[in-house]
Amino acid sequence: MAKYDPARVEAKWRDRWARDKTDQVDLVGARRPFYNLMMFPYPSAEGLHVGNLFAFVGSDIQGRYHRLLGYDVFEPMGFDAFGMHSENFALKVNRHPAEMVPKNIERFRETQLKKVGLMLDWSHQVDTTSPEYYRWTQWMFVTLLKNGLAYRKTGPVNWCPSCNTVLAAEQVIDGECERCSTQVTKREMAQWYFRTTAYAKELLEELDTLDWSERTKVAQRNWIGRSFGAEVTFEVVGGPKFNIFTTRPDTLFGATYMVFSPEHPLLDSITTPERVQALADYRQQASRLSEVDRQAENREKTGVFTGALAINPVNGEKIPIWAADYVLMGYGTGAIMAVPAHDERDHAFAKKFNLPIVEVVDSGVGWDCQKEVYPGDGPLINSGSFNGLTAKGAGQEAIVESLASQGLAKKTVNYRLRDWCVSRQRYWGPPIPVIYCEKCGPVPAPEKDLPVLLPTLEDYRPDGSGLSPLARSPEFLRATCPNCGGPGRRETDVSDNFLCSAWYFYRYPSTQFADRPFDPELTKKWLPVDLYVGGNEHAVLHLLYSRWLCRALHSCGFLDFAEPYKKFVAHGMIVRDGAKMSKSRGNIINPDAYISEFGADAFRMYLMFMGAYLEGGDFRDGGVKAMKGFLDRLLVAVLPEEGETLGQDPPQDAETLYWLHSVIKAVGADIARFSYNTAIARLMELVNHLTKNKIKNQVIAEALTRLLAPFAPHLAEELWEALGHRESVFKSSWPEYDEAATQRPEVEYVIQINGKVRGRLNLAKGLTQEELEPLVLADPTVIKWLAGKSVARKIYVPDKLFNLVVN
RNA sequence: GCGAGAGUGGCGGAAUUGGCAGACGCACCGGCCUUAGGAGCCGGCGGCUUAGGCUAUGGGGGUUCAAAUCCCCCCUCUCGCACCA
Repeated sequence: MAKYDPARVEAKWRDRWARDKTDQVDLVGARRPFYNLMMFPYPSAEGLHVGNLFAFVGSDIQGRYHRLLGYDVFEPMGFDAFGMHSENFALKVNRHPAEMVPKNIERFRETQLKKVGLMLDWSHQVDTTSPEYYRWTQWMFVTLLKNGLAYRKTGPVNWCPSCNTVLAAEQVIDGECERCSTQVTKREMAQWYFRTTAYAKELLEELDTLDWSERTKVAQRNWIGRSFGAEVTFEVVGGPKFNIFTTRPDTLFGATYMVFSPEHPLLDSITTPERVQALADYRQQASRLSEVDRQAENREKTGVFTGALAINPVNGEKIPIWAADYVLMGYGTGAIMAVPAHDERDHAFAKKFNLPIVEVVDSGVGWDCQKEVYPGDGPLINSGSFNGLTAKGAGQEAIVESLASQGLAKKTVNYRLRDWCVSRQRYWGPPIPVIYCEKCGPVPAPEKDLPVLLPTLEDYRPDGSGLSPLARSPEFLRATCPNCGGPGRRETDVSDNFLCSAWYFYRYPSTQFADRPFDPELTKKWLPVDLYVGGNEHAVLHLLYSRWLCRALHSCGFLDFAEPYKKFVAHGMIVRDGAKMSKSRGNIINPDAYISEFGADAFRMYLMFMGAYLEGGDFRDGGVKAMKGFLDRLLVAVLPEEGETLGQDPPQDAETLYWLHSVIKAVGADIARFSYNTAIARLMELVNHLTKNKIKNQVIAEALTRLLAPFAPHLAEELWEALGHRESVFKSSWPEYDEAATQRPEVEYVIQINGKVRGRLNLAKGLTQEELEPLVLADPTVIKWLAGKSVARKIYVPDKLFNLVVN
């Protein structure tokens, strides 16, 4: 067997694994459970993307490695098949998603996923579009609603005119739809929301305790966005009191005007009659702007005076109230005090509308506040009795304390996070299980009536009316109120696809239970997830939503933990020849072609070798072939020739022992830190050493086979069998190493003169400075370099180097 | 603008703690074998060089016996947030 035929070998082991249920785990009887989760794909018609495979293989290596370490590894897979990705494609090819999705799932599983050699337990597959699954997605909604964590609200929402639906804040990227990159517009609509903000504090603070990729945590921190400050109460002259939020209460004496967001409800009652028309015009103008235009960089400030005045609580001054769209209704209280001397945006506004600018923080360098902003720190000036105190420090404390004693201020923390808008005016999703009754209002569908089945609509096209296509089905609409039995009407929106994916990992261990979303016992045993591997693009989408849902279910008493993933690892992105892959560039990698030509093992190994897993890699065309060449060499290096028998005794010579044990140690350590490229490099070094020195031995062959197994499972099985084993290599164990043997008996001591390498000495390990020094000084090159000089200092690093400092 | 990460040969990328820069691989060059090579095997491979060395990890300073690694300044790229008060 000089070379092997991957097609034959891989098919053989695929069948064997299926026959022997090698990839399944006894969920109930497992003693050392390890839940190895990878982000499930949506079954697109294009087929599995190489990016999916990169993610899966990197995760599978962990699963297989832990299996060899003796864990009972549960590695499930499913399909995130509801949502616009599936629906839009069905629309494009003019078919029905209910017809396309099962076919795509079948193809994903049978012709792609099963050929990659992933250790997946297909007896626990999840399909989010099956009624058995979305019944519980709807149960989540009902449960949240009953516990006050879901609510309906009318307000401005993000609308994607191309997808014809509203979007959550997280799904608007730079003012564009996350899915189709169309500019998002504002629309006033009644929608269902989940109270993500209820856990903003916990979601932020618990991040510190999580073993997650740092960049994922940073993205969540930015998104949740905490800022410290104070809420200060102002009063409209002859009108009501209102609160503003500021992070700079120390600059209160510098507030020369107030700004309300155009959507602020108080504007209606305080605007003076002669300004009403101007305000109405401005509001009209502001609402027409798209999200992109409104957020455009350095946009010219706009605004309108309301005619009303407010009283500054610290000095009693009457200052004008303006409405301007640079103040957002969704953040803080929707109203601010403007301090143009010390805030860039207020400064720009004040300059444009000729509003007074009063400096209250001494810059100390003669800053001209009429011309420029001074945002920094310093002693307070023009601030009455607070003069001289440090702004941001003592000044801030004193002003807030003083106002607080009169009930006019309190310290506040504000979050940028918004509640999650979950309504979608589309067809391909789980219907929101709510019935509207004229008498009782919105009533959750009774649990016994779940699932509210998604009807098969011939015409499921979204129409942009703001209503889901389900609204066009009279049979679906009709319902009776679960409360009073009177006539009712069904909610016709479906829920955001991210709700389906926010809980799928609770379902995997419990797919056999029809009467509960997840079994308490199995959940206790298997969750939280031990290791979750996925793409960082979900940092503030899926990962945030699922953390929130976990916390919500925890507080409702359904889970005894509040964080769903013990460890999350964000893998990198693959590019090809240094460029992003895209259909328009025509540089998409087709995994199937490589797998059928070189085998899944070679493809897996090349994907893992081409770069650091956590950073991503650059796919080069020749790489897979080269990796197949390595596997051929490995096979020759490991297996006996025709008629040859392998030595059964462990190798004796120190050099071979060193190679074997140091590679075992390094490969394990590398896998543990997701450094697959260096682990594979180690395997190559070992094979090179064996080939070069013509070393063949049963002990080495078995060790190398097991080290290879997480990366190239089919070939490892084939070798393991050829080495005389009947059971799967994955029922064996990870090879052990002897720490003493990982050190060479001889080491190379580097001799430096003034920090420059001038020689090397191969000598016994562990020499003391006294032992080494005469040998160093006797070295001919050293003698040459020391001629006519004197040694000022000697530095000895044990087993490594001897540095002579000479003048 | 704020935050995070990165910048190393022709290329992808290595380098647990400050201690031999360039592991491993690709490409390339030379040799062997061959009717042939898009096969296999062996060897070479940062740059300069007067062959002793010198120089080299984005640029410039610094700390140190010793810096890809630590500190300061600057440049470039990627990602996240961004009119968030």
